[in-house]
Amino acid sequence: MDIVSNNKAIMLKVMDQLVQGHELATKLQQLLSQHGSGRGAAGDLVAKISASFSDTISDLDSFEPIPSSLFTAVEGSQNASCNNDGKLEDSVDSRKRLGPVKGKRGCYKRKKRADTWTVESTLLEDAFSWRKYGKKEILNAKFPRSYFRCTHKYTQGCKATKQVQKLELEPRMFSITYIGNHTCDTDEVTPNINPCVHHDDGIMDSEEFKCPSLRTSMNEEEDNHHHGSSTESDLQLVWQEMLVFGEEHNHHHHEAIYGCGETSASIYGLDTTDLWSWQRFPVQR
DNA sequence: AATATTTGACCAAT
DNA sequence: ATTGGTCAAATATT
Repeated sequence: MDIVSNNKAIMLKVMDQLVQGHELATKLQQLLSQHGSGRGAAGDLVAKISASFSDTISDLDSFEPIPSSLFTAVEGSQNASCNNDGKLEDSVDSRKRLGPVKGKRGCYKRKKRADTWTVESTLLEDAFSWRKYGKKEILNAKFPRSYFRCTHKYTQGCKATKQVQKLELEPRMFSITYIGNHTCDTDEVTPNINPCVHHDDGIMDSEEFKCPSLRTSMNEEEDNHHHGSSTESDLQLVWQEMLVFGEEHNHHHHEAIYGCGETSASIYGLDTTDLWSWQRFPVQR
């Protein structure tokens, strides 16, 4: 018991230090981008450092001794065949064959612990390619919530997902909750295969949404982005947003551990975007 | 053809 | 029983 609590304390401390490191890296990232050097080699490095912290935090976070129970919970999702009677067919094609019968449709294990954080942004796209897999009306919410998973979930086993929901107070913005970190192999700038996510009307109104008031002064180039002009020399990568508020990052999950103060109010009115938020124009095609 | 989205059904957690 | 998250067939898009 003594050892247990001691280990726990160490764990907390380590986690605390990691989070601190992550915050510092994030701040450095901000600084760099403010000085226009966010895209150079230095920016690259900081991004990697930040990601490294993030991954480590995530790993540590999902670590638990698990005394007796089998560790089926987090990983399996769709692979874990959920035949209670142990029938256990091929997990691969078991998903194909369940006709109109009472099948095991929708069988899955819910993720318990994962690196989770929420940002609010007018931007729906980021560096990753997502595949929408669900949409749900949420109780007492005006707008539905949409569910996305990483496109490479099955090819690379990437477990990252995100949920997107329009804010009631500020319908031009979206609350975007990221669950889990990407483990897929996306080259840092993904040359040409970076499918833009098509968001349905349920999320995005048809009108072009730009929200000047909510964009902070962080991004200089952002303001003169010429939409649609897309000359052939134009790079698709137009701007990079990277300001993550350390206090906000991982807020949800870690607050339980550290009891960080309730700071959620602080995100209102702030333009928080996710760490990998790279806006890309839907040029040609 | 492959690949993405829509949408109701299904399941876990509450 | 209700709610939210996921699956997968049907459908749409490329």
